Amino acid sequence: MNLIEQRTACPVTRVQTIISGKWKILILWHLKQGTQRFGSLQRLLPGISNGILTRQLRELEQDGMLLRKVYREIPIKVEYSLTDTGLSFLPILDAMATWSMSHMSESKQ
Amino acid sequence: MNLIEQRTACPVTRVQTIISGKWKILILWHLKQGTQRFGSLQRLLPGISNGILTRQLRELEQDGMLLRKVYREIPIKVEYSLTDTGLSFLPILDAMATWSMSHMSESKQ
DNA sequence: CGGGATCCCTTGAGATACTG
DNA sequence: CAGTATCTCAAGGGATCCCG
Repeated sequence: MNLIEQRTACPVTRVQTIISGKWKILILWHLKQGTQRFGSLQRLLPGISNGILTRQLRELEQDGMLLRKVYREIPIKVEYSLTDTGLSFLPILDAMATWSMSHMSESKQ
Repeated sequence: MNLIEQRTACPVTRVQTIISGKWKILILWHLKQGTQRFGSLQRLLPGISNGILTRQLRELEQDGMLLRKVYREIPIKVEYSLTDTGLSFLPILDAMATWSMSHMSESKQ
């Protein structure tokens, strides 16, 4: 039991692991509006390739943040939506956005 | 004006840029307790090398999250503390920790 | 349409040795 | 004590092609 937790000992580190990935936060942000299809997500993310988008979605799914629903039609349709866990993370995203806009004056260079 | 913002168009992306880095969130988390010296931070972070710690601290400083104060003594002493911007980010860290602990049941494998 | 597979290439982490 | 400089290495991003 204590061996399992050693990888993710610190709660805050666990979050960092989940959202680490160039597009993940942005993906969650866009799913805030509701269900999105693969193609629509790709259109919302400027310049992401399908391979990368697939990987980030899979990882978010494995971390329990979103749900993948496949419609076996021709052509195929796949919808992504937030799970309850993902939904409960939204306030944090909102807080991030609010915080960020209050500190736009800072610059990295 | 609009050209400047294009790099960090989305507020949430800006946050992602700032906290991207294996140790950054953890560093902020430990500075929550108050001022820390370089060595004490290194001791708080299990297995980080001095080179990495230096780089993450420098980036956080450039992003306006923390303050670096040098005491020109022998031997030298350097103290790190959160800026107002960094302090205002703490509630988000707390929210992350709380959220994380409410969803410990999810696993990545 | 929504991927999977593959390859390349950049980024960043980590180790080690050295310095004011 | 708190770095700097340099190197190596693994991970992750990105492009392209192909497929059910």
